[in-house]
Amino acid sequence: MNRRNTPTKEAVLNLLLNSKKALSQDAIENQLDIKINRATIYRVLNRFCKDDLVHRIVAEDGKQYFAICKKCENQAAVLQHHFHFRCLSCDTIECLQVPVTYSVPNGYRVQNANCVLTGVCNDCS
Amino acid sequence: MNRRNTPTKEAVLNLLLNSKKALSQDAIENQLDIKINRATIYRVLNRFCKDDLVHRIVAEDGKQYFAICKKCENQAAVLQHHFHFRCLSCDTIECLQVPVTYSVPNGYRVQNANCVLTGVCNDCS
DNA sequence: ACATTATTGCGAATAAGTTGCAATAATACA
DNA sequence: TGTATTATTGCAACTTATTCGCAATAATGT
Repeated sequence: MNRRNTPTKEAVLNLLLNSKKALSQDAIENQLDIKINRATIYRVLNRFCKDDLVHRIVAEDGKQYFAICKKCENQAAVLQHHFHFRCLSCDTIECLQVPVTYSVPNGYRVQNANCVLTGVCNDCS
Repeated sequence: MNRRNTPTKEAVLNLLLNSKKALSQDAIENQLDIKINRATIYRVLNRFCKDDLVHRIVAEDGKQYFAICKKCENQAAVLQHHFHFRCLSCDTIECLQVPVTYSVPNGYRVQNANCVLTGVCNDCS
């Protein structure tokens, strides 16, 4: 299952790298200058997630958003769970540099955390 | 827009009251002894949410789950944001009595928080 | 240059949730 | 108790997000 370099992969990755926000499939499709098939975009994104290049956020709208958390300098910070903020006004999702802290009852094992705050961001208020 | 009492409404509400977990539409449909239409269940649930009887959680699977947070004694606690735990093994979601604490950058207004931890619960591990 | 196989595009399928509309039934009020 | 009002329901169709099968294409190693 070796990965290959393709224009599609490059394009999606660059878009995510340059974007300050988490993007959905259709946002990615719209912002790309080259036409890439819907299913392909999903497959590329799912591969990125599997390879830990990108993390997936599921928002209250039930949609998936994908982000490379650039701001986090080191790898540990990337993998650490953090809050996400979804602005209802500009309909974007961004990674906040706010770690998610919690405790769970005895015997519970946490594998992942999906935390999204919803409201209005600074730009829109 | 006055609310009316109907068998459907009673049945769904009782199910949620007796359940210790958050339920999805199809879980509710399966657990009900009377047959209720899919769309109707959604409409009942959406009404409950609007009336603040029930809160809606969107899990990583993109699906909506609905819960009455019985454990919380007082109303304030019900309305307060708390973590939810989704067990991958028994495919349930439950409200944890763990409040969500966070801070947001200046100028950000938070209206809602949707926080779901995923893993394996005590019963399943 | 060639074989291997990862990747892509297309179309169809799946699944969750919503909506329009006509029929039904809960409530208020005479 | 009877009737009008309108909230609620069931059905079918629709929308939207995501996945999947399959055949065609193209990256990579030798």
